[in-house]
Amino acid sequence: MDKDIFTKLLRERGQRFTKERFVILQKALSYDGHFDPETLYLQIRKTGSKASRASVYRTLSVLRECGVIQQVAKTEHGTVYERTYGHRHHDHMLCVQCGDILEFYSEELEKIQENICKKQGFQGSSHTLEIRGYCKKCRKKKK
Amino acid sequence: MDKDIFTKLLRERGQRFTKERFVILQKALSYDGHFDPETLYLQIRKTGSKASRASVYRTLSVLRECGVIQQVAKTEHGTVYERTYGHRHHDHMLCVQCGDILEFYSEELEKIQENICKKQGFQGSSHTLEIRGYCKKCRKKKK
DNA sequence: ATTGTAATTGAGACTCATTCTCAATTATAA
DNA sequence: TTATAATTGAGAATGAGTCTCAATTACAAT
Ligand SMILES: [Mn+2]
Ligand SMILES: [Mn+2]
Ligand SMILES: [Zn+2]
Ligand SMILES: [Zn+2]
Repeated sequence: MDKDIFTKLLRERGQRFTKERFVILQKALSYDGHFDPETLYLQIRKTGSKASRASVYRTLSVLRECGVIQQVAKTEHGTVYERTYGHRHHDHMLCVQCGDILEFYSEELEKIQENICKKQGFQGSSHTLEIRGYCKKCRKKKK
Repeated sequence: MDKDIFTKLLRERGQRFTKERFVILQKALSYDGHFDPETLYLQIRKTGSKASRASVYRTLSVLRECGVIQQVAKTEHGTVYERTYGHRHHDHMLCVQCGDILEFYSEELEKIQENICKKQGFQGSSHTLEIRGYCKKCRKKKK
């Protein structure tokens, strides 16, 4: 996503383009998988660019409201995000022990949801399925 | 759920029956809908019984591990629980137009989720499925 | 019933993600 | 260039949840 599109997005919200916001946008879109605000913040610092923690949190909220990224989960270790654009749909398993997040996709699951919607006259446009429990590693540790 | 069943549950975990734990159990089961730890804590205090915040958090964890209650969501205002015991599990459809929430249940959907977990070696203990879209009424209005 | 002891409790200190404050800075339109 | 409203950042504040540890209590063994 380039500067102009981003500027336009902000304009529509009555907000200004700033280098801090742009740096945060670029970093957020650089992740193929999941990321959290603190990691993003530290990586921005490491690369010499600068943006405060406050700006990171503020900008991630903006990006979420614009649909550029989405919240994947709120774990005991913080909020996890992922980019929305260019990412095919999938659902999540969340380990309540270590906070690990696994992704999965099931065509069957999607189809059944469509049928359920049809039956109830509901026009579904998106969904979130989060399965919570213990991942393989943490199951072993428990024993 | 009565004292004896609860005592047995705790026994199996090598834990003792205490009045604090029982008070917390009873309060947790008294909610038909959602509740959060702080509310539960304050209501226990108000009714003259006593149990500390620490015990509330500790006991809610125990109850969740026993499957008596489950985490519904982690929100910006904290963790939301609902009773499982004596309540049938269900999922939700949320109308983004009017905010209406429809409940549904699909045995098929549950089974498939179990299979997916098994395949990945994940021990699922609960899940949240929220389908967002337009309800029957709002679909008509749109036309 | 008494006793030994390991489990439990509670007050409050602590953690840590996130939000808030506000003076200094900056983007933007006039 | 200037006026000014938006934005920023350092650090303080908030708040949910966890941890500590001395005092208490459940309960099994006697
Ligand atoms: Mn994902
Ligand atoms: Mn439910
Ligand atoms: Zn795990
Ligand atoms: Zn509706």
